[in-house]
Amino acid sequence: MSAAARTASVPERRAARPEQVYQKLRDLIVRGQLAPGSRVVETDVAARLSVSRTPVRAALQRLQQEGFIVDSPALQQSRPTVAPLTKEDARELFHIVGEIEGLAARWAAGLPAAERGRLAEELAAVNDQFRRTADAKHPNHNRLWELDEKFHRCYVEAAAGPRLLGLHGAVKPQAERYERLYVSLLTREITTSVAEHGAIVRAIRAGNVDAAQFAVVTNWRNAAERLGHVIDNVGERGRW
Amino acid sequence: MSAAARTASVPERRAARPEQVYQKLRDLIVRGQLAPGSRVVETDVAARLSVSRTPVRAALQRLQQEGFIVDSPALQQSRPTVAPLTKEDARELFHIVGEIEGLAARWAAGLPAAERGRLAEELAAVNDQFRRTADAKHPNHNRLWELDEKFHRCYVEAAAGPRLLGLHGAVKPQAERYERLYVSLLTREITTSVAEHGAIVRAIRAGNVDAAQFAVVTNWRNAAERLGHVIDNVGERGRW
DNA sequence: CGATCGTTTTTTGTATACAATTGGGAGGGT
DNA sequence: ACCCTCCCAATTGTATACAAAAAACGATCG
Repeated sequence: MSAAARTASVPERRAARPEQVYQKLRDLIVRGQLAPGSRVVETDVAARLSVSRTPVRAALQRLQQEGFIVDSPALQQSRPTVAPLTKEDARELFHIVGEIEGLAARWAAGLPAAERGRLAEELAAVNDQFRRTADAKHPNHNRLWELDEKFHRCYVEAAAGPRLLGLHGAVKPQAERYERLYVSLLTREITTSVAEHGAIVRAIRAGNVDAAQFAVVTNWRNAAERLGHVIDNVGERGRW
Repeated sequence: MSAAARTASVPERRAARPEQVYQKLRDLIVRGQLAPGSRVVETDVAARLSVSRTPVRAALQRLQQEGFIVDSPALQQSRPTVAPLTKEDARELFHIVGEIEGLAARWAAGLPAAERGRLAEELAAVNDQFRRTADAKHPNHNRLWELDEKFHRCYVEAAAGPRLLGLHGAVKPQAERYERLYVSLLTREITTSVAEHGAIVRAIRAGNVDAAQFAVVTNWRNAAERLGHVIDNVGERGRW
C-alpha cells in the first residue's frame, strides 16, 4: 500500500495510522535519512504524510519515550530532535540489549528439551548461513546484518514473554542505528561473532541457562567494545 | 474555557498537564485503586480531572506503552484496561527488573574508588535502617518497602545512564504493584533480603563488578521465587 | 559596532466538533 | 425461553481552530 494509494482515500483500518507514521519515521531515523540532531516538526511530518497532527503526535510521543527522539537539551521547551549518536550512548545501549537478549537466551535454555532441540537446530542453520555469507569474497553487509538480527530474534521470540518482547522491539532497533553506521568497518570482526554464536547454540541445546545467558551478554559486550574502538578511530559520525 | 477556570490555582507550566495526568493515573493503578482488568475511559478521566481528552490521551498512550494499561484481549478494538496481575507476569517482570538493576549495580561497582566508597557508605546506612525497621516488633510495611526502594534507587541513580534510568523508572513501579499486594505476606522473608543487600554493598565497595551484578540479580530472582510461592498459596489476587 | 528590547513567526499544547466502529439492548420471530 | 437482527449509545480516532510560549528577526539606542 503505497503513499499514493493512501492519499487516494483508501479506508485502511483506522487505528493503523499512528502505527504507520511511527514505522515510517522510525525507519527514516534508523537508516540515517533523518540526521541525528535534526528537528522533527509535527506539522511538517503531518503535511508530508497527508494526515493530521493527531496521529503524528501519537507516533512522536512513542518515538520519544523509546529514545529515538529526544528533547533538544539546549532549548528549554520540548522541541523534539532526532537522538544524537554518541560513544557513551552506544555503550549503554549495547549493554542493555545484551541484558535483554541474555535474559531471553536464559529462558530459551530453560525450555523443555524438545523445543530447545528444535530451536538449537534453527539457530545452527541461521549461523551456518551467517558463516557462509561472511566467508564470501565480498560479503554483503546488509545480508550479514539481517542474518545476525534473525539469529537473535529467533531465540527471543521463542522464549521471551510479552514484556521482554516489547522491550526488545523498542530497544534493539536503536542499536541498529549504530550498527548501520559502522557495519562496513566491523566486518573484520565477524568471524569472532560466528564463534560466539556457536557458543550460544551449544548452551541452549545443552539446557545450560547460565552459559546461554553469559554467551549472549559476552557477545554484546564484545560488540560494544569493538564499536567503541571504531568510533575512537573514525570519530563520532552522528554528531552534528 | 473550563480548563483555565479549573480549580483556579497555580498557572502550572502548560506542558506539565499530561505528566500530571500520567502520575495521577499511575498512582491509582499502582496502589490498586484502579482494579486490574477495569476499563479506563478517556472521557471519564478527562471529566474527573477537568482537562480535555488531549492530555489524557497522551498519558494513556504512555501508560500503555509502559505496560500499566493493556488493550483488553477479548475485545477487537483498542479498549484500554488496567493490566491484570498474574503469576507469569510477575515472574517476567521481576526478572526484568533484576537485570536492569543488576546492570546498574555492575556499573556502580565500576565507578572510581572514591565515588564507590561514598556510595557504599550510603547504601550501608540505608540497609541499616532497613534492618532496624524489620527487627521491630510490628514492622511498618510501607516504611520497609520505601527503604528497600531507596536502597536500590541509590545505586541506580549513581551509576545508570539516561537510558537505563528511563527503563528503570518505567518498569520498576510495575513490580511495585505486586509488592504492594503481597507485602504483608512477604515480611517473613525480609531478613533474607537484608543479607542479600549486604552482599551488594560489599561487592560495590570492593569494586567487584561481577559479584555486584550477581548479587542484585539473585536478590530479585529470590524475590520472584518468594512471590511465586505466595501467589500459589493465596491465589492470584488481581484477577477479576 | 554591539547590545537590548519589542515584534513577528514558528511551533507546540489544548479543546472540541465530527466520523467511524463496536458492543449492547430492544424487539420480534420461532 | 432462546436466538437473531437491527438500531442506538458509548467510546475511541481524526481533523482543526485557537491559545500560549519561545525563537528568530529587526530596529532603536548606547
